[in-house]
Amino acid sequence: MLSILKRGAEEILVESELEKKLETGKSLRVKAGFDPTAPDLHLGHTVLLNKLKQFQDLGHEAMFLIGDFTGMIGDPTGKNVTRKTLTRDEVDANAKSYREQIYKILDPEKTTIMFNSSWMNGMGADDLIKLAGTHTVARMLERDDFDNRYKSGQPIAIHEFLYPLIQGYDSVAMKADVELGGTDQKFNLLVGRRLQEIYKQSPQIVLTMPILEGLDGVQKMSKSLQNYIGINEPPDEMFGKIMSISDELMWRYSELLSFRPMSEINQWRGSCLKGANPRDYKVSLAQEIIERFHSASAAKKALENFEGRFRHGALPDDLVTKSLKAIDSGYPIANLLKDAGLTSSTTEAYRMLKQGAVRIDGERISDSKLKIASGTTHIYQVGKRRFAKVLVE
RNA sequence: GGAGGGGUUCCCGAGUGGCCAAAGGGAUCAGACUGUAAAUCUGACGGCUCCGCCUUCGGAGGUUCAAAUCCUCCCCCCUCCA
Repeated sequence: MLSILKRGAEEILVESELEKKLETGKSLRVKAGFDPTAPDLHLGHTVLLNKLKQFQDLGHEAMFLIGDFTGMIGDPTGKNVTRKTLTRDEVDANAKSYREQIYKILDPEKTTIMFNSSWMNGMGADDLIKLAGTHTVARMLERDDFDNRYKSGQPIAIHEFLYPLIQGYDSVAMKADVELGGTDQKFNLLVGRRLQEIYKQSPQIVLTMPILEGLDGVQKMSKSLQNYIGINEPPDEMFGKIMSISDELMWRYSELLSFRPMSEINQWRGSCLKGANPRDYKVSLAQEIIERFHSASAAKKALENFEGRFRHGALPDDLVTKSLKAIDSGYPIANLLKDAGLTSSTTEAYRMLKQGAVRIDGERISDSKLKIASGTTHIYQVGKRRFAKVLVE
């Protein structure tokens, strides 16, 4: 049982305490907090959700906390110090969107969604000052990113110090037995532990999960870095992106994202060492993930499309036709590429043409002066992944 | 409140009157090679009605034939002192 919970985990503080809590046989209250602003989940977020699910499957209570109050501060971990305050309506809309997404992994019956505004809004200034009094500035500066920012001359606003305190207080209010978080949350999670002690509760177990690397394999998966796989992305996109990750990264993804037992994954690994093509296992992983967020048939279809397109050079056949109105003597190719959304500017379109990245119906073209006659429909391609079927009216 | 340093194209970071759309690195994109992998090599990397033109260097004015570079005011950040 413990081995399932330990899978992929970076650190468990304190493991022996977790064992003890598990031995009581009671259903544990497991907390995982999320920002109210990012309702577009990607696979990086699911690392934590998967862990939450494991607890859930073992009969524990999953508490999904939406930090709508802390959202006003903005986690100092990020670059943006200032963050726009969300309205109640926006928070509700985001919560709804969360619900739709997380239930692809979590069991709705066994999940409680909470908002920290529900206790924070009722906290008076006196209580807040008392809370602030539990920690010193020196202690706050122990936190890596505060320390880095302080040393490198980056600004730190005072209210940012409140973030860890409030997040920690959430654990008190929720009476959490366990809190899950990314490794970058370790400090905040430990504050929760300490606060629970101060508020005379049994301190929560802190379980940190690694931050999933993005497609580049180096930086963390995040929307702003454009290296993510969103859980609402179309199957073909997901497939392509998973196939594009490095072999090294694939094992990490398998451990953190697959629900297959570790023994099976280790077996895969073994056979790759003996010469099997990692590509084939990558396909299996991609299939599993697409099944989870779409369906088995969608996964199969994505594989077929992929094989067709990249092994046999076929063009996608399921493109929606866009129509563009021709300007008298025909549509200049550069404008067409831009207007069809294949390039972000005509300048880029010219570049792509020059670099031999543009194909029409599979035929490479480089004439940047080309005009497309009206009344024709072609499939336009830029690079390996960008396609559009366009009718010029 | 005082003294000093700084805000440059997606990011870091050169550039201190013309040769600057702005060095170099990173990221990204494309081509080659492949397993649409990684690594590597090559090239591109503000925009447009694209062999020419237009708009950028915190903001607003000004000096000059000419400014990212000089002057004035403003905004923001950092360091030290109090």
